[in-house]
Amino acid sequence: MKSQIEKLIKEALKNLNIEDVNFSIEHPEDFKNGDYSTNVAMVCAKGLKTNPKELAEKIIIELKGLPKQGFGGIEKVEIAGPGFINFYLSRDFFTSSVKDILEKGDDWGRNELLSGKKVMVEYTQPNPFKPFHIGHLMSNSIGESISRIMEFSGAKTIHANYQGDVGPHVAKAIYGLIKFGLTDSSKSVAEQAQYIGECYSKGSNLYDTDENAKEEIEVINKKVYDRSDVEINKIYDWGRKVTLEAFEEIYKILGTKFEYYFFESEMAVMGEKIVRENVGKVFDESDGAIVFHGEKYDPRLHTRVFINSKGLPTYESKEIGLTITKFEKENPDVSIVTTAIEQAEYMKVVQKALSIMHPDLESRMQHITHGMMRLASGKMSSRKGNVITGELLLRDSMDIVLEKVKDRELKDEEKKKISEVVGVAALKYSILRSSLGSNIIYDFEKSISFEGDSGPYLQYTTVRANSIISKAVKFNTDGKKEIPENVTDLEKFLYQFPEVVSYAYESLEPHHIATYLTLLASAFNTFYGNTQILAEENKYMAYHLDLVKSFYQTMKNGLWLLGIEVPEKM
RNA sequence: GCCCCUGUAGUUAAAUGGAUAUAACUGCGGACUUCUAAGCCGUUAUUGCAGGUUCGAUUCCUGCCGGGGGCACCA
Repeated sequence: MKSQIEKLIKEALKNLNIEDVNFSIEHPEDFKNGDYSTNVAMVCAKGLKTNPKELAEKIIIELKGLPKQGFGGIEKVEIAGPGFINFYLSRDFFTSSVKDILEKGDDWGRNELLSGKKVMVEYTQPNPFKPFHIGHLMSNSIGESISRIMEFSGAKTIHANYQGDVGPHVAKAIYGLIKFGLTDSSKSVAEQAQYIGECYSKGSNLYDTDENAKEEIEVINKKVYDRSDVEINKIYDWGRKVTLEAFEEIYKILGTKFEYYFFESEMAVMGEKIVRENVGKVFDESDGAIVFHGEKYDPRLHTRVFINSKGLPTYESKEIGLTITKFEKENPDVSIVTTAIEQAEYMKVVQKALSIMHPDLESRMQHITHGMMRLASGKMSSRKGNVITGELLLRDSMDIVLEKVKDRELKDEEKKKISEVVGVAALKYSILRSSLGSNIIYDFEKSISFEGDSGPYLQYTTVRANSIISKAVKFNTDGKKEIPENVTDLEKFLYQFPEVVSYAYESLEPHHIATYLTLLASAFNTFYGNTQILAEENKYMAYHLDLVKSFYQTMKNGLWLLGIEVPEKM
């Protein structure tokens, strides 16, 4: 409909001998101002030195004179405010859009913007031997949603995770494990992983405060790299396995599946090789290290070390190895990395170095950054041990849900499933409801909500709709097939879904989906509140049921884009 | 010091250069007791400050102020 209106306006402008201009067509916030609105008259009036309202009149006359294709769905056109032209859609348009939603089903809202393209999205990036904290939860929720939005836009998506299984953090954890003892292997994977995280934190503190510990940790670090010590290898292999298994349990609850797991230990070799081959061309030697002088290419960039003076590759080199590996293995059209903003400046430098070596990759690397989760008391740091782990947060969230359903007549198994699905939704929504730029000051009470503007609100509303649909089979809709004259706000939001999806893709901002679904759910609840759908006297029952079904479908598709599941009951 | 992000009701957020800045939470009040009350209805703004561009600025530009991040061998 939007493109039809656009086409009509362009034709009208042509007939009036007005040059093509950049005008917009949007949905007015208030439905009183129509379903679509354009600023074309105001934009043109400037150049023509005429009154925008008079120009709008002329455009409308021209629009009405044009061949009708497109005008089928438009009931009336009006001029309002400073010169907006507002389009009001007809009852028929909304009725047929409901039908359209039901026909498209799970494909409703899809677009072809990335048709035939392959996209790799890297996200989550927790490190073995360190806790999975809420920052990882944030990266996971955002990365998962972005990959689903791209998939819904026609792309083949590949999910990748990158995990730091070597480096000083590993040595610190192993030092802690040696000093404070290993944990009981009869405990759950999650408990063992938590213990390893605690040892990391203690080891890290000792590294900063105790010279002897520092020396020992550096020795361990070297041994981890060259695998020269049998005892350390044993602890390393066990710790790596346990922490990775614990991550896997979390991914399962979160609903994420990765096709690729990249590890720093594997990327270091190739990265180092590439860097060394390009010394003198791209990289320079400086104080015994190999560096890249970013500022030579862009004043906003800076110098970073790629191979340190001990000859070991830094994270920067590993990132080069990783990126090249991704393109060698899958050759994606776009390679996206999702991380917190603290990596933004660093990534620009690395991507610049890569672009010089591979100019063709420059436009295919994309870094999406999000704000950081912070505690009211300051920055979280797993080194300091003041982290909130992913498990803890998930468990707290699920416990709240369990408490809410405890008196329901449901099996324990069902209650557990609901608490998982709803608990995760509450968390994910709290992350995905706002734009990616700003930080989230974490406060469980304030951050995780189960009422109004929340994940559970969206789920609850969807479940309500589903409940009507399943009860409807007992009703006969013969003689109840009239179409109501009035159009509800619900219908006025429903048909907009595909536009919201493509906008979310273009801006790479999942919160547009979240905001839209909340508006939609609210419109449904209003409708639900003042309409008794399953009532013998409801002569609109058939249409109302289609409307409920199309709402359910839209919510299901939209929540999928956020990585949120819809429970059967709640 | 330089660079990047950010600043909106008491709080947490939304707003593709547009119309009366939109919600939720909290507080107070209300309806139904019939399809799930995690619901519905009602009730609060100097968009950090000062300029500029524009018919029109929360949005774009400049400067200042506050918060966060980055700036050589951590990741």
